[in-house]
Amino acid sequence: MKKVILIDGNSLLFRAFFAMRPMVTSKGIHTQGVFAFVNMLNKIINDYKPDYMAVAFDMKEKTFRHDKYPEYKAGRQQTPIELLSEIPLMHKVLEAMNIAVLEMPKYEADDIIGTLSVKATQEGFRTLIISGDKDELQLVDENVNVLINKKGMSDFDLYDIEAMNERYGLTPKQFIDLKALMGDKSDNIPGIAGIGEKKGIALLKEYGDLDSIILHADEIPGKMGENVRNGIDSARLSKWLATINTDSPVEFTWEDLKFTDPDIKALIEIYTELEFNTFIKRLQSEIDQNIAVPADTSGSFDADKELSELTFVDFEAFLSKVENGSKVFIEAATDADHLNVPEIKCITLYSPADSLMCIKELTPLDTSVCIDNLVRKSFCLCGCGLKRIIYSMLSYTDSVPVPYYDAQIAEYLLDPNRQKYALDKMLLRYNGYAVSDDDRELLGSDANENTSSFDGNSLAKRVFFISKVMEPQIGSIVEQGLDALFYSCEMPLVLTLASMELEGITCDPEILASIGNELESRIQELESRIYDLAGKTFNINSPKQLAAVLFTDLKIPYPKPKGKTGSYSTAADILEKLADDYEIVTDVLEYRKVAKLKSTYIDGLTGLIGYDGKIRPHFMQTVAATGRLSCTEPNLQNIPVRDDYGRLIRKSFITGSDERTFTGSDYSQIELRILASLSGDESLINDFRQGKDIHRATASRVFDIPEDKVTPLDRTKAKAVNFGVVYGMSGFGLGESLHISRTEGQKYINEYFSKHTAVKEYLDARIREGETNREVRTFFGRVRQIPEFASRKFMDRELAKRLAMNTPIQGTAADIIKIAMNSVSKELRKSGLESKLILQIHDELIIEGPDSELDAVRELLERCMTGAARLAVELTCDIHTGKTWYELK
DNA sequence: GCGTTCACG
DNA sequence: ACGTACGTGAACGCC
Repeated sequence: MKKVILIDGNSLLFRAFFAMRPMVTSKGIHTQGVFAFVNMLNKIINDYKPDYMAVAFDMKEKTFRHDKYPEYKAGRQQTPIELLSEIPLMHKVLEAMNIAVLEMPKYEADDIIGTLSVKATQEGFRTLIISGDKDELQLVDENVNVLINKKGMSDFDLYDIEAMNERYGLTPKQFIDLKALMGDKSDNIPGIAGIGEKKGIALLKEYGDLDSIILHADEIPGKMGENVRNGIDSARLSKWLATINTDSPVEFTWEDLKFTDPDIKALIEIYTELEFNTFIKRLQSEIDQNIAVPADTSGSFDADKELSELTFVDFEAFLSKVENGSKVFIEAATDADHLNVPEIKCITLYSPADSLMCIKELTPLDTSVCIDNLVRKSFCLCGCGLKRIIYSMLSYTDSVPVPYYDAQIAEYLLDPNRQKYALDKMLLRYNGYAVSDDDRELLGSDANENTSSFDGNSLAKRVFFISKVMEPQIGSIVEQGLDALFYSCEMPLVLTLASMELEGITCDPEILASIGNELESRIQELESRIYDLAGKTFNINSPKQLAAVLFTDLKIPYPKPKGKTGSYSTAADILEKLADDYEIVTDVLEYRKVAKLKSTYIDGLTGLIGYDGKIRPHFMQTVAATGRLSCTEPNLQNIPVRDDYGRLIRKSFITGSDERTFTGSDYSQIELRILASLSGDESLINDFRQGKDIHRATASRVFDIPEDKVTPLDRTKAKAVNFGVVYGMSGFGLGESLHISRTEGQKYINEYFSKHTAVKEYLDARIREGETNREVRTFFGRVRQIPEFASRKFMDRELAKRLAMNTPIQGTAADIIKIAMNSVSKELRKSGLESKLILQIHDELIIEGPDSELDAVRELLERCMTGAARLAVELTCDIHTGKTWYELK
């Protein structure tokens, strides 16, 4: 649905002017209103991405309201001349931004906005009105929302029908009547004497609208009734004055209002005049970013022409004409959903070197033969989202061609913060090629899942475009020093992950069900207890309803000052403070735990058991900005373990037969070992080299007590501090996690850094690196951009610092375990073992295989994991075996 | 679709 | 003056 933004220019400029401290240029031009307005505009445009946009202004002339009521807006305080002088400047800026400015003699900005909002609704658009005052609230309906800025320009309240009902208990139409009753001092609308907001709302709630109040004026008792009866005429006039005209003769076309890119030259010119250097800088960096995209479209190409000139050949001809070991671009129509046996319906191959394209429709019978031929030719596969294709191939045959280049993964390495890695964006960035609307669906989606609906020609188009991206993109990979990581770690990982996914893990639905039944009866018990204690039934899963019961109905004192949203949190850490004193809170906490286990783990997992009793999660390689993997459908990286009861879920994950066993191995303190190594901190390095319990040793140093005198509490505190170091802790954060004051937390931090100066220096260096380069890197060179360093907001910059401290550590750990996974997977294959890597949980690998291979697997796993990197501190791991996942502890 | 809550490392 | 420790995914309520 198209989105329209309509802005009340005068009221917003007014707000902006007074929200800011005075700003004057060297030539004496006052600019703070324009400055704050532009700031807000940028934010709004960024957040809402409008299709159409206009700013309406009042004119100086008297309006049609003055004609009937000359006192309209009389007695207003004079607008400061400095503010008035900013209006033409604002017009100029808007013009340069290519944003439509609307004004109309005799009418106010409100009327223009009202009229446009009605027309927008007729077109089927959604409208957002932005204003500095509440006058426009009467325009709210299902398709029209109003945003009103509060003090400071950056804060807004969004009003829709519900919000108005919540705030005032009124409909938008009743809002007009409210003004008719209470008047408006600033507009000199009289209203009814003696009736303000409270009484006005009360009357409207009782009678519905102004007409009805007037009709029943005689029934209203007391002084108020008298006031109403005396004020009828005034109320009618006030209503007329307060009603925004939604049918004013404003001339415009939607074409005029289309939101487009600014006129950069004009904008820089006016910003220069206004001395808005920060805006100029930002504009320039935006331009730079867009121009990193080759500006000359000579690198661009005529896709239709080139495609039509390709030679389309059959599979046999393709095999015979393309040399062994060539780079071959591949796409495939697959239905790999991980619940069923995947089927490859069509494969397209493209060899740019030979200008040969091959579309091969596959029957189940010849698929294996086809794959075998690709392997025989030793083709290096190039594509975008190869994991899905490799996974499907592996379901036909053990031996698959080698993934060599994947555009999606290359793009992720170059810019790991993105939400989506689609071809259209890459084509624009590397080839200056804008995809046509017809190709948007084919090229604009994140090619991860089910592609079974794509026909051969669509697939052909995709491989063609992928081939166009490869060269310039690999250029960037090399330029960024990411080629080693790409070719030696991430690309081999594609096969490793595909093989893990296909192997999957057996999950016994009967074990799940029996735990589920137990949980279900406990849920019932807790539910009725909670309803009894509350004195009513409600949805315990609704934080809103729960908060109402606890803090409003039962009047339990809220243990924490309410946040700025003004709403009560019912999060566990809040409720835990109350659990000792209120039985119901204890029950709610248990209910939450049990309900979570049931819905997420019992029900969730049951539904994802495949045709053969196995669960096959998807390991996502391009999601986490630090370089970690993520896991979905289901997420087997967050199966309960900390809680003894929740841990029982792991009993349902079993090996494929009685003669098979799981082997699990987890790195011991990998992040702290990385921190010790990268910072070179001698005390930490020595602790690890001496095989000490790192939290105990830290406690001993930080609290200055002998190691054998460290109490469990001391150790817990030191452990929290160690976590904190890795996260880029604050006094507040540490305090929160240890339930101590933030000053107390800060004391620990100071003490820690005074004893670990190398760590302090290392972390400070990461912050400086981030500030200078706007990016940080892991030990293996993986990069993460941190744009938050450039933010004007304090909070964002603080976040940027924490990211700069944490990412190199978390990311290096991610690099290391990926390297280990590849070597584990490769060595298992090479040594002819049947055992397979099946899971990765960030610092832990799990293998399943025949009992007979246990010794070999243990040796191999330990060797590959500890040998994945050579750091100042060696890596160690703990290995466990068991017949269920539960036993791997 | 977004926020809240809670499961994991 | 403000809001706070890093990285994820799933379920649910609510719009």
